[in-house]
Amino acid sequence: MSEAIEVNSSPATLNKKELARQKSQAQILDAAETLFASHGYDGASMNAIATEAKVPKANVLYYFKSKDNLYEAVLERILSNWNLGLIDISVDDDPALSLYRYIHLKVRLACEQPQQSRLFATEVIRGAPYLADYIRQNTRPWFRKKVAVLQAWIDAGKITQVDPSHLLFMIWSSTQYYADYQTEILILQNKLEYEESDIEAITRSTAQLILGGLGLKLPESI
Amino acid sequence: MSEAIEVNSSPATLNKKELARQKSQAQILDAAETLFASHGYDGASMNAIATEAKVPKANVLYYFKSKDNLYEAVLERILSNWNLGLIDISVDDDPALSLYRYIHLKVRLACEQPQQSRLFATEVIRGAPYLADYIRQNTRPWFRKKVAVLQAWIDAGKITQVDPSHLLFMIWSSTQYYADYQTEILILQNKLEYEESDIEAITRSTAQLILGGLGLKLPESI
DNA sequence: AAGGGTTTTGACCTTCTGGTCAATAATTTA
DNA sequence: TAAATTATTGACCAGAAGGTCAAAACCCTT
Repeated sequence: MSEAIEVNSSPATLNKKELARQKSQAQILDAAETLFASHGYDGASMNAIATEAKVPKANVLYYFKSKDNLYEAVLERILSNWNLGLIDISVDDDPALSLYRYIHLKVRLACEQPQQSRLFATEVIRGAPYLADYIRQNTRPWFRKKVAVLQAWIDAGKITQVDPSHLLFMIWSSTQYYADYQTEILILQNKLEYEESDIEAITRSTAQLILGGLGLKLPESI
Repeated sequence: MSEAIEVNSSPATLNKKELARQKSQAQILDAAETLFASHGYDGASMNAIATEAKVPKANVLYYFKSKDNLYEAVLERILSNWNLGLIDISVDDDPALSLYRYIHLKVRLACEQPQQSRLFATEVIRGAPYLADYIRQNTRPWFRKKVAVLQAWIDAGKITQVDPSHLLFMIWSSTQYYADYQTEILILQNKLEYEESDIEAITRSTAQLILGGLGLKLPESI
C-alpha cells in the first residue's frame, strides 16, 4: 500500500484551513466508506460519493488524487480503527476468559460497524488487490503468534487438541458473518435491525459453542 | 431427410439451433459467473463478459436481454445447483452423523466452487437486491424447519441446549468463510491453493469444534 | 429449392465514468 | 494592506458503460 493522504495532527495549527480540511476529508471518507461498502469499488461512483459527502466532485479529487487513492485511504482508516480496539491473547491468560472477550469484541464490532466489515469482505473477495501486502506483512505475523499461543494452551492441556488455525478462522468467520450476511440473517429472523440484546445473545451462543468445543465452560463472571 | 427421427427423438430436440443456443448460453453464463464473482456486479462489464465467453457483446444481449437479466440468470443457476446437493436433517436422524455430513458437504462446496459462494456473498453484502425475495420465500421456510429439528434434538436431550439459529449461522459461516476469504486464508497459511487434504482437515476441525460444543463426538464411521 | 424464422454481428447511440483545468474565492503570511 | 498560498468549483474531456438496430448469415421447414 502506498502512502496515505497525510493527516496533519499537530493540534497547534488549528486555523480555519486545517479545520476545513479535516472536516471535508472526514465527510468524504465517511461517504466513501458507506458507498464502497454498499456498492463495491466499481459500483460507487465519485459523483455519488461527492453528493453523499455534500461537496463538489472536483473537491473530492482535490483532497484524494484519484479513486484508487481514496479507496486506499478508506481501507487504512478501517484497519487503524480495528487495530485500536484489538484485544490480544497471550500464553499466561485464562483461555476461557480471553477467548470470550475476544469473541465479544468481534461480535460487537460486526454488529455496530457492519459497513467496515463488509468493505473488508468485498476487498478480500476480489482477491485483496490492495490488502494482500498488508495481510502478508501485518496480519500474518500476528496470526502466527496467536497460533503459537493456542498451541501452547493445547500443549499445556488447557484446551482440547484442535488445529489452532482453524480455530481462529472459526472465531473470525462466526463473528464477521453477522456483519457480512446481516441482510440474510435479518430476513430469516424477520427482524429489522440488530438490538443491543442481540449482541449479547450472539456472543453467548457463539462463545458457548466454541468454548464447548475446546472443553471449556462459559466464564461466570462477565 | 431425417424429419421423422428428430421430432420425437428425445426430451431435448437436438437440432443444431438448440445445441448452439445451449452452448452459447452456457459459455456466457460461465463467463458471467466468473466475472461477477471476481469483479462484482458493476465491476464486470458486458464487454469483458462477452470477451471471456468468446462471443460478440451483442450476442450476449441477444440471449439475455439486459445485464440485470444476465445477473439474475447466473444467480438462479447457482441456487439450483446448490439445492441439488442439499442434505436435509430431520428429527429422527442421528445428530452427530447428519451434522457432520452437512458440514462436510458445505466445506467441499466452499472449496470446490468458491466462485459461487463469493458471488452469493457479494449479492447479500449489497443488501440482496435480487435475492431478498428468494430468501424470504424459500430459505426462510427451510431455515425454520431446520431450527425446529434442532430444537427437537435439544428437547430430546440429544444435544446441548443452544440457540438453534445461531448454531445454523455458525455452520454456514465457518464453512462459507473458506470460500469468501480464501485469499486471506491462503496468504496466512502461505499456500497457493486448497488441496484435497485441506477439505478433510477443515471438515474435521470445524465439525470437531461444533459437535464438541453440542456435547457430541466426531462420528467414527466416516 | 424456396421461403420463413432464428442467430450473429459490426456499427452506432446515449449516458455516465474518472479525471483535468483554469478561473475564482478564501485564508494565511509578510 | 499586499502578496502568496491554499481551497473551491463549474466547465470540460476522452473513453467506457449498457443497450439498440438493421443487415447478413444461418438453419429448418415445406
